[in-house]
Amino acid sequence: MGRGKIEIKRIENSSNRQVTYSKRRTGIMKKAKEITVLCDAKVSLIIFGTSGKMHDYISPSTKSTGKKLWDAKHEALSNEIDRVKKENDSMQIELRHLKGEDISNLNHKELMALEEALENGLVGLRDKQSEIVRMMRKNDQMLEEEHKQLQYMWHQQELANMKGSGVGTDQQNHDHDVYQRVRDYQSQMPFAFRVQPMQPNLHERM
Amino acid sequence: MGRGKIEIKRIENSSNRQVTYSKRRTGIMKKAKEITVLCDAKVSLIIFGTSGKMHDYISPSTKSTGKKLWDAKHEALSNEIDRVKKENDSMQIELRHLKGEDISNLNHKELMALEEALENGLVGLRDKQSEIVRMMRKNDQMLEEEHKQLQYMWHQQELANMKGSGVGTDQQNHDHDVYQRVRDYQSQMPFAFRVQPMQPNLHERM
DNA sequence: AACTATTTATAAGA
DNA sequence: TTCTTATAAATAGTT
Repeated sequence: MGRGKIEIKRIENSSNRQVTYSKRRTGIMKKAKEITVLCDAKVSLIIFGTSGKMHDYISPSTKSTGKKLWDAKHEALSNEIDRVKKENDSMQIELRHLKGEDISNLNHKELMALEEALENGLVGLRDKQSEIVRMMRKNDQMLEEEHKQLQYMWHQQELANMKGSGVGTDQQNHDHDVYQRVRDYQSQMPFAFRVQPMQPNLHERM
Repeated sequence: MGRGKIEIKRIENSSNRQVTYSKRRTGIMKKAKEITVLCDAKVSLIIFGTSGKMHDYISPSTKSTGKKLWDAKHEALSNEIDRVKKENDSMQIELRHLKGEDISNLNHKELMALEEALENGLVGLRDKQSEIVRMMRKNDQMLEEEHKQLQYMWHQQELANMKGSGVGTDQQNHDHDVYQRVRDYQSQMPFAFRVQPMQPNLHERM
């Protein structure tokens, strides 16, 4: 469609080729836009010329599906990788420092900060450890208390058994009686002294 | 380009729209192929009609760069992000632990390991610090030694000045003589005792 | 970058 | 859908 008909084959003259490229690219872009408007179509069009420069048209409704988005996503992903890697590196350095490695090149200020961090860490750790010890001790005390209660209950039961006959006291009823008595005993005690598990799974956490 | 001019806006008649879509799609595809041949361009064209059916044209040279490769790249990037992020997370956790944070959920074994790490860190740090102190002390000693030397040289010079006349002893020559003498003195000392900076920039690093 | 003669695409009709 | 055809649009070669 021009002054003369052309064969569809590579245009050897480079500047002619460049001109034709530019014209036809514009034409295709225009057509792509038109078909999206006229026909509700979704279009994703990307053209690379010989120069390597990219031109594209992505119809609005395609933006979320299209290649362009992939491209953007790629870039975003790359950026994120870079960011995370940097973060990674600095954390790695910090970790190594905290572990006492690679500290030869630190200056005085940095060494002081490091020392403080380590000491804080140890303080936190010691706190935690002594808290655990405290809890264990409390737990022990309570277990001991419970043990005493049970011993007492048991003793009472023994006495009762010696006096009473065998009627109606099979093993199950016996057990039931003992546990019931423990509960009764406990319910009479002030709340603060009742046996309660302090921490649901203290032992697992040790 | 047809029997009549049309406005570029959505074709409301659905079958007209369908017909136009089909014709124009063919047209765009043709143009896309032509520009790749005529101008050595790389084209990636994807069109979705209202029916949801997809049509595409990917120029031969783009095929290897095309969708599949992008897909692969995408996956590779995603995987790397996942990997790096995981690394990141675990380092972050480790860091927080070393700083004494979030240690409530650690079990006994983990706490022990943490304690060891912190103590190792402190040991390394103390070593470094005492090494620095040692170096400073050494440096001090050497400076003191040098100071004494200079005092001695100076004293000698003073004596010489008192005896000698003013002839040929302007200030510059005087200075030159003193420094020369210090160098002579030093060159006679065993190497190990010469004044040398122990570490190029010890003070900067403090 | 404009122009314009021609080719090409396509809207409407069959 | 496909073919036809009048006309709009694109563009090859030119300035």
